[in-house]
Amino acid sequence: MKKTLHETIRTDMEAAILSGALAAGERLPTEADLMEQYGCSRMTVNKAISALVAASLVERRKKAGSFVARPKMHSMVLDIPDLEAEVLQRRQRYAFHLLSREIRLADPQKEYEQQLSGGEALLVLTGLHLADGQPLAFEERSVSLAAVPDMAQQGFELISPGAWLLKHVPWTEAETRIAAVNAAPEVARHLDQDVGTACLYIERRTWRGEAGVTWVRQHFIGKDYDLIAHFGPARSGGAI
Amino acid sequence: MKKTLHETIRTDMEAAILSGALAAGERLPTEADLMEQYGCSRMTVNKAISALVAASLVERRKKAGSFVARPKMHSMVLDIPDLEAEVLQRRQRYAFHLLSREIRLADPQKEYEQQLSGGEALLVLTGLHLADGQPLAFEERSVSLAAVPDMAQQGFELISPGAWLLKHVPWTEAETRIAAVNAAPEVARHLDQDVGTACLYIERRTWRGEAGVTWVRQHFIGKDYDLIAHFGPARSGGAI
DNA sequence: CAGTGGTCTAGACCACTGA
DNA sequence: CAGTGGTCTAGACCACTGA
Repeated sequence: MKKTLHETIRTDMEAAILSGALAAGERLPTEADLMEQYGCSRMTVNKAISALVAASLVERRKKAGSFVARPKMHSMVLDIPDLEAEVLQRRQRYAFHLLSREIRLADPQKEYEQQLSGGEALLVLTGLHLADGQPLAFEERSVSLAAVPDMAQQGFELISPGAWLLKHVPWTEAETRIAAVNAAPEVARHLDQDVGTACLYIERRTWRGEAGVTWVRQHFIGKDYDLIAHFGPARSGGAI
Repeated sequence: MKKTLHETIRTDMEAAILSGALAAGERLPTEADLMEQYGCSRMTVNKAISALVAASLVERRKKAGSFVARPKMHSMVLDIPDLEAEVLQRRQRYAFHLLSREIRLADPQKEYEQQLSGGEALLVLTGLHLADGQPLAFEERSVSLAAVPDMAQQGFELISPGAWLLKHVPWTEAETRIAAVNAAPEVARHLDQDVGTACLYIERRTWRGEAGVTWVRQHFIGKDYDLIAHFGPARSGGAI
């Protein structure tokens, strides 16, 4: 793998920072210094340092110079694994089992349904994600038919609603809430667990521009499922 | 707020993509087109489009051109709130209560302790995070004294171990596992909850370069705490 | 007020790859 | 094989801000 010049400069500086040779708060060489050191133009140096700024490893101050940033763990990158892929990776069979399906207007009592529907009908589904026939997660989902009219025709025998949406709808924004709850009787029954079993509860809303697309609640059996988040320079691609 | 030229081009393209005027898979104007359209040099266009590539909104293919990327929800940005700040925001008093403190060698039976210690002693702590005097989370932490020798002198009456580490140690990498568990008897007792109460379980390992810094397990009372993750163009700064 | 980074130009040569 | 993006140069003017 041949490295470009700005990558070389970038990784050299990165290595110096991660090894501690350049400690947090210390000043990097100026762009002029690096131009001379690498025998290149200023644009090339600038590109290298800009990448480090984008990665929050460096902060720049005019007149003063560029400095090693102190890492701030304000956020981490949360992997959102594809459920089917993850089950297959465990060498188990994956299946989605549709439990109920309904097309109806938004409940005026429920604020989130009003927001999602945009005045049109909702497709309301419940179902189970199965691994080797055993329940892994119970899912309750509402889909805006205003945003996704095609979804009314789907059967979801071969593909889960989530996977279908992923494939067919270009969303732009999503928000996920993660919590731990004791399984309520209905949830416990669907998951074939005792009432009160700890479940990882994931609630996600998805938008396309201003319009809501879908709103989903999932209960995962706590002992069978967890989430992983990372922080660090070994990040896996543009996490937006 | 005056926009620079490359920011103008970037936001123009971004708006076209998010509004749907440029749908997923469609081709953007070539760099030559944009040079003419904005009357600028190619470097400026390139910088604008490169930013969109970094944000995963655009993919480039040589000879073919630049295309609107289909969003892939492989990862989201998980907010890691500062516990003390969050408690204060609820208008409650925050406190950390140290339950135990021990300096000892790594247990040869426990792989993670071996990895963390680097052969040196560990500082092993347990404690409670309190909101208005009520337990919010039970924490078990091991700290590598090889990486953080100063920590042995701390009392943690005024500041929690996590906050102290955040302030004094420049780590570079972290990994967090998030799960739901039923409270074991010891955890339930510390949290003043019934045995079996659903807890959000967070386990985090932190490194500085190759050396482990700390390893922490936290049990949060499920009904009192949750986590939020985001995906979308309205991202909050360089999430690495 | 001088040194720093921020931005931009008008070129250049190149590698890749789809038509 | 021609059009695309990838990279780089050698300059330029500017805004900001710490000494």
